[in-house]
Amino acid sequence: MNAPVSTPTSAPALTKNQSLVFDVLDRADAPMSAYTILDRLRDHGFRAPLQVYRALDKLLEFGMVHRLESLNAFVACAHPESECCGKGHGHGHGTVAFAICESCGHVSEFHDHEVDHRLGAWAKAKNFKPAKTTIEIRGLCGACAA
Amino acid sequence: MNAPVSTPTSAPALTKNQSLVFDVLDRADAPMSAYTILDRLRDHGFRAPLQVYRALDKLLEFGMVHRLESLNAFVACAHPESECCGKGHGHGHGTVAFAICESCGHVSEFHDHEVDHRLGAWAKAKNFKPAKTTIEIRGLCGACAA
DNA sequence: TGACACACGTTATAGCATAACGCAATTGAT
DNA sequence: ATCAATTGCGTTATGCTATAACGTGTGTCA
Repeated sequence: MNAPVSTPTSAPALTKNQSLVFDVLDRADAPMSAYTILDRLRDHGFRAPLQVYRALDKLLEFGMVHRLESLNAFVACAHPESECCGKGHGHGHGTVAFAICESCGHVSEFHDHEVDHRLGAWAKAKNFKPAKTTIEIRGLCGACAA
Repeated sequence: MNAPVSTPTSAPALTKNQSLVFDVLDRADAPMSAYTILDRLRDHGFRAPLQVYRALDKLLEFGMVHRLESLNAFVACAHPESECCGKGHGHGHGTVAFAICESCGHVSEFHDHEVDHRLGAWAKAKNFKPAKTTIEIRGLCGACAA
């Protein structure tokens, strides 16, 4: 009873723990730390951080969740449709950038092809082989800056 | 005997602890965590993490050191000349990007005006007020990828 | 049916960062 | 001169983030 359960919907089938973690992130309106997720899931039988981290690892691998490095926290991917952001099947739309409001916590996810292109060009020129690129802008969102 | 000591050279005078921490980072050829720095400075009287973090806070403020968010580690700024990277006096050359080799640990610091421009344009369009931007590319440097 | 892969659960530990206290030294206004 | 404000320092304790190492159960497939 531990294997992934196939669903009628999108990409890879999630296990119970993976679904629970994803649902928590998907309902949240701000990034959550692994330990905050853990606390939200105590009622569902979660007892230890590893249960969360293991689910997060898979969700990251599937491209359904992003890690915000500057926050040590996680968000559900903002483009649930179409297998999202690149890692999943090799396609997707390149590196994703995040704008993080330090007041309300809201995160906007966006992509800029030209930025990708410039960073890629630098890498090529330097013979650097990129594996993962992080772009995070911290500041104040329109609503909070007003 | 705790105040900054003026030096004939560059920007803001550093206190003893700040100098010690900066020197360790400056001599390192890879990013260092605060605790690694602490261990390196035990012989100089450092006993607690806060001594390191407090020095790092100031060095970050002066723009002499960068924090690598994806590593929870620190590097000396690669452009020691000309007050470096933006924070110090308000000028500098915008957001700095880092290419981090996951094999040898080497970090390259660079700047791309067009990337700045594109991210700035997105922010402007969305009414987002950027405070600090992080760009980190993890991968393999030319030497290690060969 | 046995080797394998994978998800899971648990305990323990490692690694990163800050809160809260009090003291010492410098600055600068009065 | 002297007092208040500021800043750096040292110490202890604590909190948050992440992984190591072990063992169990289950489904797959040769």
